[in-house]
Amino acid sequence: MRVSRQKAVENRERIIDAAGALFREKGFNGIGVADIMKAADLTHGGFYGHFASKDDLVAQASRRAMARAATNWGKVTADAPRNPYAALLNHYLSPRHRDDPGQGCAFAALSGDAVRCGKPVRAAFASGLEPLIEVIAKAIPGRSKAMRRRKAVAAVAELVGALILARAVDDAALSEEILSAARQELLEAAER
Amino acid sequence: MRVSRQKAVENRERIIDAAGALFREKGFNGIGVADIMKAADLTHGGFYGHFASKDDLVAQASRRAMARAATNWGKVTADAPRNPYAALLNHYLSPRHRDDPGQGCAFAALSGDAVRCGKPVRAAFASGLEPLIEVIAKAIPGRSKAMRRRKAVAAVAELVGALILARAVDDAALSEEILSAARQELLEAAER
DNA sequence: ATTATCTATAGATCTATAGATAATGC
DNA sequence: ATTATCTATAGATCTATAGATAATGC
Repeated sequence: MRVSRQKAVENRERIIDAAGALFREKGFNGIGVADIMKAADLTHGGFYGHFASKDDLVAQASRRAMARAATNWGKVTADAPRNPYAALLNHYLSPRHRDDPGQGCAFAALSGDAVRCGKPVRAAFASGLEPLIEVIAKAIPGRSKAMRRRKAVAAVAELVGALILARAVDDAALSEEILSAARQELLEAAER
Repeated sequence: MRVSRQKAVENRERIIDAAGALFREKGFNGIGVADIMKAADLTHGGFYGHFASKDDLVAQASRRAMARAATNWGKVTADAPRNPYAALLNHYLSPRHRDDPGQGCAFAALSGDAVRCGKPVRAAFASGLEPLIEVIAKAIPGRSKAMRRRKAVAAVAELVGALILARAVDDAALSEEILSAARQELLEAAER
């Protein structure tokens, strides 16, 4: 049952989106090609018509998920012109975000896996990180451009680290403490 | 070729240590029982005499690697009584640490994997994190105990996040920038 | 005729177990 | 006799491919 050229493009997009969510939930090694294709309502053999390899899909799905994160950060800061940075911190370090990795930040969900990937995937992670740094550098107060950049880089590291640790620990009180400590410290550092 | 009771205990220790390094390098799903046993100079069938399952080993190897991290942090701060916090930052956020995950911090190497593990492993991660927070809380300046605790929790998140991101990106300049931005911001926040 | 998808499977892994082997420790 | 380890393998996965199928688009 062959489909039209346009439908095939749509199928390809659906595979990338399904993979984006499943990779974030289960990790690059935690989900197989067959299950990704099933989530996209296709059979597993059709996969290799769309992608050269699973690694190829890993890179493409990561790129898309990271681009979505940047768009999302831009929206959150634009929606709060009075205090864009505080809005971003509250959004990112929320229990809601912590509890929904499949739709959340690609860096918090996949950086640990990316470390063990080859050059193409890790190059995608470097490219994907820059826009996030730039969104914060624009939203954060600071005397010079260099200072805002430095604060932004450190802030991204703290945001991602706090979310990863808050997810890793099986202790509701400690998990909440990690989120709120990072929130408060980042706000104070910005006002410095 | 059976070995003595004492030798068997030594073998068990060697499995846990080999697993600790290999898990940190390749992730919980990136290395199999057979290869871990080979690294410990044993055959793979003998594994289940020592451990109930691979998950059992994951929990035990994680616990040991986390305890080593706490001991290590304690040593680094004790060796620099004049500026223990700065010593810890320089040690943790060094290129040397970034480039050797197998012997480095278990949280930076494995928290991303721990998120997808069951209760026992995630409970181990919560227990393992507390000592690191306490080492920093002792080393960091701060008016009240509560403030030092809050700063310490946020600092651990930033340390772990910065190391994970510095490892994930395939861009030497960006990787170095992440380490030094986190180093500088954490030092300034401590002096606040 | 081309091509997107499907069915079926090869070949490589991985966890876990069963049964054999041989040295320890009663 | 007990038990730590080894050999061998069952059973389940996983990536990737080969060949068949059927609808599109020239």
